[in-house]
Amino acid sequence: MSLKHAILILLESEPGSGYDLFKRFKDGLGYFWNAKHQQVYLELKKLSEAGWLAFEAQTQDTRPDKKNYRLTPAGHAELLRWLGEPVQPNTINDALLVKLYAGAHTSPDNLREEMQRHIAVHRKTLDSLLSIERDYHGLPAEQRQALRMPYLTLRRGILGEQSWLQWAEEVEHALQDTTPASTPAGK
Amino acid sequence: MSLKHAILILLESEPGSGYDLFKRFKDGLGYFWNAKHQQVYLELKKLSEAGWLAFEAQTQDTRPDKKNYRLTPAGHAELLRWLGEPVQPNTINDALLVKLYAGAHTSPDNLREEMQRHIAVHRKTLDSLLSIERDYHGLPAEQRQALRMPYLTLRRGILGEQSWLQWAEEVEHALQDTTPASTPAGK
DNA sequence: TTTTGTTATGCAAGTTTTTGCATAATAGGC
DNA sequence: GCCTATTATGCAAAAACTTGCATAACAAAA
Repeated sequence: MSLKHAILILLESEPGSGYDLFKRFKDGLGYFWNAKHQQVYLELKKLSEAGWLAFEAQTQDTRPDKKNYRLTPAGHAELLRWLGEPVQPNTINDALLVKLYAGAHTSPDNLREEMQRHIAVHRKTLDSLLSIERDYHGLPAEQRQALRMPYLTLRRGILGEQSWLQWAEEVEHALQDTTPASTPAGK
Repeated sequence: MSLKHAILILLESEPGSGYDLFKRFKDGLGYFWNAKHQQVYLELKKLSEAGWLAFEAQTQDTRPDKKNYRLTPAGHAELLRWLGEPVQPNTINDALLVKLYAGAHTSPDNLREEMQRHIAVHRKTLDSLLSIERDYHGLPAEQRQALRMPYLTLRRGILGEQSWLQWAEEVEHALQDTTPASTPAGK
């Protein structure tokens, strides 16, 4: 959908290769936009053909050659155009919730294990976001000002993960209640 | 991805037509799984061909004819199999955050308007989820027990929307700070 | 020294999802 | 009497995304 525009934005702030962009998706923007490397390369090709990007092949000695992409004026114009039109609200397709919805058809143990797996992932994500936030607060005011907007998206990630983990606790309590006699003696 | 399984689950709890399912996606499950009617019909066709669903054509006088789908034993088995295997964590692709990330390239007014649109949608969703929750709490204990698992997914929706709106307030404060001289005199 | 990881790019095939179009009957509001 | 909404289904084309495969060089760890 707007992988196109996510790429335009990333290249606007700093030119780079497909591999660069892919890493930026994995690290920085991964919590609000995901893309496989194949798709990034394909999209770069399409955007070049559309005239929104230009690239220079860059031969390297110790590393494989790469293509350095940057925005063309047309690409910049397209970015501004896109920023001016409304984006439609996000739709959620969450398989975990589908599974939980049908939870009555499987065992509480199975659900607990599933939740544990997801909790581990979300905790790790939250930790990494909080660490990025700490770094941000350590920056000089000038740089913080320049990163104000990306910081707001970081906040979305942090609040979102915290809320998710809070919910996970509710779920754990609810799943414990299903098997009250599972622990032998008890506190 | 698991539209297949979302459909199996919906039909497990109650058989119905494609149109029924589409409405259930829009109303009940809409906050964690979205599907267009075309995709639902297509998927029902595929699931029938795979032997997981069976249907009876049902002629109606006042309304167009419809097909009533229900799970086959093979469909039930597939559902149980799917419930036993881990689902992978959800990935987020959120165009609003992409836009906000690039917010420095557009006007605060534009961003504020965009946020207002999204806030209205999220508030409406939250209201409707809270109303469903009130209904749930009004049910007799027996029915609440039967709906325990779907209720957990409802909680996810509620906590998620509340967290989103909380974040939106942070964003509004941050956007106000960009144009401190925009209001003429004072408070 | 073999294996694993990182850098770097991409094609091909398949699946999933969206968008556009099409039909058809009835009910209700203006 | 006309317009709009609701019920009900679906095809076709395109766009978006995933999965599998392929290559290639170097660096570091086992």
